[in-house]
Amino acid sequence: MVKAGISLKGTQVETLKKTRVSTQPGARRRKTFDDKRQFILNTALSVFSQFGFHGTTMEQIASSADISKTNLFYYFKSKEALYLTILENILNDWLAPIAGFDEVDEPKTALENYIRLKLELSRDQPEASRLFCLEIIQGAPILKNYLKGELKNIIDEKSKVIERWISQEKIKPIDPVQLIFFIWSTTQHYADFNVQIKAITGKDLSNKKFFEETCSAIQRLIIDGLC
Amino acid sequence: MVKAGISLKGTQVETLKKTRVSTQPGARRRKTFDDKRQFILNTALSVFSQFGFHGTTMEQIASSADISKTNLFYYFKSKEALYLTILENILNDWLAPIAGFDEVDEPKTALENYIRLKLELSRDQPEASRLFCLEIIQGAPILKNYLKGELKNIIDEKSKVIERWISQEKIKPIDPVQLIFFIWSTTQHYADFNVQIKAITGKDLSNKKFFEETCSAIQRLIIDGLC
DNA sequence: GTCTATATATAGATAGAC
DNA sequence: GTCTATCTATATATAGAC
Repeated sequence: MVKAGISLKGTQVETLKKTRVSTQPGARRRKTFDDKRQFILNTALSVFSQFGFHGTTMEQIASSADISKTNLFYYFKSKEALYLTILENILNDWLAPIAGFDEVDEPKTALENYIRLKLELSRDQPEASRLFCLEIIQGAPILKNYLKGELKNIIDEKSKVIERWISQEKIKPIDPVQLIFFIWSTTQHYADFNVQIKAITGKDLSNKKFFEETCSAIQRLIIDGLC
Repeated sequence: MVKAGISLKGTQVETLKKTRVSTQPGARRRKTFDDKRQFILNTALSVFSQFGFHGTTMEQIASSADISKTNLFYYFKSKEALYLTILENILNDWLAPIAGFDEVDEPKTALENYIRLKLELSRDQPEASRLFCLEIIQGAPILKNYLKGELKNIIDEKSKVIERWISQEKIKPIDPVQLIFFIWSTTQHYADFNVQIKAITGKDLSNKKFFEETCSAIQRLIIDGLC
C-alpha cells in the first residue's frame, strides 16, 4: 500500500503546515490558510491537467483562483512546488481502487467491482487522470521511481491473485499484467480522451445512462472473455 | 476517407514548396530542401510528442536536428506552423487502419486485422500517438473540428458495418462505438503509457514476443467476448 | 496576507552580413 | 542557406510597503 505521505524522488515539498490540529492556538487562522491552499490546489490541478506544466502560467492559475499572482507565490514558493504537491495528492486516490482486489474471493465480483471503481474515478476525477497521463507521456520525469517501485510491487502482488484464479480454473489463462493494462486502458480512456468521446457520441460519463452502459460493456467484454 | 491535403481549421500551412517535380529545373536544390524539411519534421515530432507544444522550445528542436535556431526559422516561419504541419502529416497515418474495415466479410478476421494494425501503429509510430493524445487531452484546440466532422463520419460508417454483423447474429449485441473505443484504448495504451508499461514489465512493443503476446491477448479478449 | 513595483531569464522571431 | 546580433514579449520570482 501507498503511505499517506508519499514523497516524490526526494523533492522537498513542505507538508509541515498541514499537520497542525484544530484545538491548538492559531487554529482558525491555520484553517483559512489551509482552506485557501486547498482551493488553489484544486484550481491549479484543473489548469495543469489541461495545459500541462509548461503550458500553464502562474498568472493563469492565480486568475482562475481569483487571487493575484504575487499572492499565489505567497502560498506556494514556486511553480514546481505547486505542481509537485498536486501530483503527490492525486497519487493516493489513484492507487486506492486496486487495494480491495484480493479480499473478494470470486473473480467475477472482484473484476466487476474494480472496473466500476476505476470508471467512477474517470468520471469523478478526470482532471487527475489527465494530469497523470500527461506526466507518463512526458516520460514520467517525476513519477518514474514510483512506477518502478511502489506501483510495480502492487501489480506483482495483484498478479498473484489473478494467477491463483487461473490455477484454480476459475478464469481462463491470461497474462495477469495484460489483464490489468486492459482494465486501466479502457477505463482511463473515458477521462483522457473525453473530448474525442464527446465529439463522437455527444455524451460523457457524467451522463448516468452512458456511464452505466459503458461500465457494463467493459465488464461484459472482460468477464465474458475470461469466465 | 481523409484527403491527402487535409487542412486544419483554416490555418495557412504552406504546402506549395512540396509540389515541385524532380524533372524540373532546380530539382536537386528542391530535393535537399525538402529532405531537410522532412528531417526537421521528424525530429520536431519526437520532441513535441514528449514535451508538448509549450514544453518544447525552438532551440531544443534546432539542436536535436543539428542546426541553428535561426536556420530552423528559415525552414518554418513559426513554431505554430511547424507544429501544425506535423499534426497534419500524422493525421492521415492515424486514420489509415480503419479504412479496410468493411471489405472483409467475417467479423473475427476484420476485428483481428484492425487490432493488429492499430497495435503496429502504436509500435511503429508511438510518437505520433502521444502527440495525438496530448492534443486531445488539452481539449483538441486544433483537431476539434476534425473530430466532430471527418472522424465522426468514419465512425458512423463503420458502426453500420458492426451493426450489420449484430443483426446477422455474427457477433453478440454491443454498442458499436463502444467496441471501437475499446480497440482504440487498449492498443493506443501501449504507445501513450509506454513508460509505465516498461517500468512494470520491463518490455515494450519493440520486443517481438511481447508484441505478439499483447496482440493476441487483446484479440482474444475482444473476440472471445463477442463471438 | 495582499499589494505595487521590479529584477531576471528565456523564448519566439527578425535584420542583415556573408 | 547559414551565421551573428538583437528586438520584443512574457514568465518566474522577489523586495518591500501597507
